[in-house]
Amino acid sequence: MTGKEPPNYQRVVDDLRWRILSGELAPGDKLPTEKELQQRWGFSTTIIKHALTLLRGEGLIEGRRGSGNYVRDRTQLVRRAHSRDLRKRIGSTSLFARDSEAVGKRPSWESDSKKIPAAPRTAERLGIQPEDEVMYTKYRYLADGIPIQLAYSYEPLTITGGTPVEYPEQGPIVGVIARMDFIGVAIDRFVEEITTRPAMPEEADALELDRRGGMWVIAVERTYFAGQTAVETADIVFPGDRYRLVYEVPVDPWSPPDETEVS
Amino acid sequence: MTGKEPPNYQRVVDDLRWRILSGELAPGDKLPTEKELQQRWGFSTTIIKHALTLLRGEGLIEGRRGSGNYVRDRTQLVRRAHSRDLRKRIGSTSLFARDSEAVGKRPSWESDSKKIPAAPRTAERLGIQPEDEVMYTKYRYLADGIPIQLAYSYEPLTITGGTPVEYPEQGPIVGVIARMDFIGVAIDRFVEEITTRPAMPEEADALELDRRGGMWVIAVERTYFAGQTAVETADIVFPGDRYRLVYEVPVDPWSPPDETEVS
DNA sequence: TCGAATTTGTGCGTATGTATC
DNA sequence: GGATACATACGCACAAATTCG
Repeated sequence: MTGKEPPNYQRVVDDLRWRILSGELAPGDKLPTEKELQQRWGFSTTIIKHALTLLRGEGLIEGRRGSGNYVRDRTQLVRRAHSRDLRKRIGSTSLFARDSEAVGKRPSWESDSKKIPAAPRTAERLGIQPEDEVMYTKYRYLADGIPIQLAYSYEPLTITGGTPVEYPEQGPIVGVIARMDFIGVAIDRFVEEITTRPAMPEEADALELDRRGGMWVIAVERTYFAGQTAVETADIVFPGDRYRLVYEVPVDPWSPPDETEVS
Repeated sequence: MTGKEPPNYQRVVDDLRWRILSGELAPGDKLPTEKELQQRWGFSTTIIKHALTLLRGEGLIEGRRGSGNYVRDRTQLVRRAHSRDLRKRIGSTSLFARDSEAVGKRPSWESDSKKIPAAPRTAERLGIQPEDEVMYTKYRYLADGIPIQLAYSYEPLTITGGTPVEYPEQGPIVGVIARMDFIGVAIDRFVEEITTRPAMPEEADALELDRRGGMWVIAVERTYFAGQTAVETADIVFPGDRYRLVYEVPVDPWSPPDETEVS
């Protein structure tokens, strides 16, 4: 007894997926038209359309009405979050810019700052009281003009308020670490919390993702600390399959036995 | 001029998504039947079924044939990758076990080791020659009996071959760092490279995910280093929306200006 | 235990809208 | 403008699993 055979639409999905992943169908290539697929497999429009819907959901193809279905470009940007050299960039380019250029993309970004009262969840992350004022900055990053990253940053005004670096994008210095250094706040670590989920409608719009397929994003919650004090927290959103996040973490030389392990 | 209004199936998706995320429909709750949704909205079976397919793809609901559609449990496990105290757990529990217990889940796992020649990509990650022998270990982790993590580990036999820790799961010591310590190899850092993608069919089976919805996974490539030498590399796969990965990275005190920043 | 009703899963055919070529 | 191709939408039929009397 072999297991039950898969439904027909699944067979179409598996066949096309394999042809795409194997490279037989390269990014930019046009798939056979729906009519051709119907004839080749002998299935109804329903089956073929359903299969193509699923492939869109997997991010492997995109449909262009009036034209055809095409294999999507799945080139990935790499984002590196190291401890090494993290402070070396005062007055220099951002990580986003460097990583974009590393893959031959032209980086650019938009930003907008304003003062708002902290939402409960934000206050919790920053260790402040709800309604305490924070500097809220909204970023959208683009590579070759294509939106590729969103970020929403929150900084307690108890730290930066009234200083030259109060507005992240208006002062003489770029980057959280450098700006905090400038006002005598020494950042010594950051924590990033990562998960993946379907894009919310607004995110799909901002990242110009296909709203139909339910594309997934990587969501990062980052918090910078100076000692026990949180000095900035941000929500960062990436198109899931267009990014690789790299972390390099040192392992301490030795200390008395207890418990912990990366499994 | 307001923008064009969304298609009908999208309106159904947006409505149900909102009701689920707001908590009006809680995990385990049964959605209205397809027939009820048809009558409530006045749409055809096609629209309602398509909308429910998309919600399945977003991981928000699961369909049970003969029964109904139900709101999925989206409780997340948290996996912490610190530098601090990483070596303190000699002879103790794994991170997976600790994190499982932290959310009240009973941890267990299966593993299987054998010696194989390194594939080109594996060899590259380990800095060895293709076809050099490596110890290959396949893990499946479960929380309360539910598969929740897969891992495929590779260790060069030039390092562990012939030692008491050659077979990861048979020696007296558990955990890569402790085992390497035991044979005098001092791990001083690890690198993790993260991305997200649809589950491959085999992964969906091993993790018991719904094959129909195209569920997404988080894929991590981890490599442990002792100095410049890679001593282990592993591919780790998590059900995407069931996990949060946490990284704490120290920031060096100071060094001469150059370039780098976490954007 | 059995059968009938219910509910989702798979599948067929068709029609119309809209963008592209 | 006409032909082509995908997007949205309607209605129907049957299979398969569950539920319940």
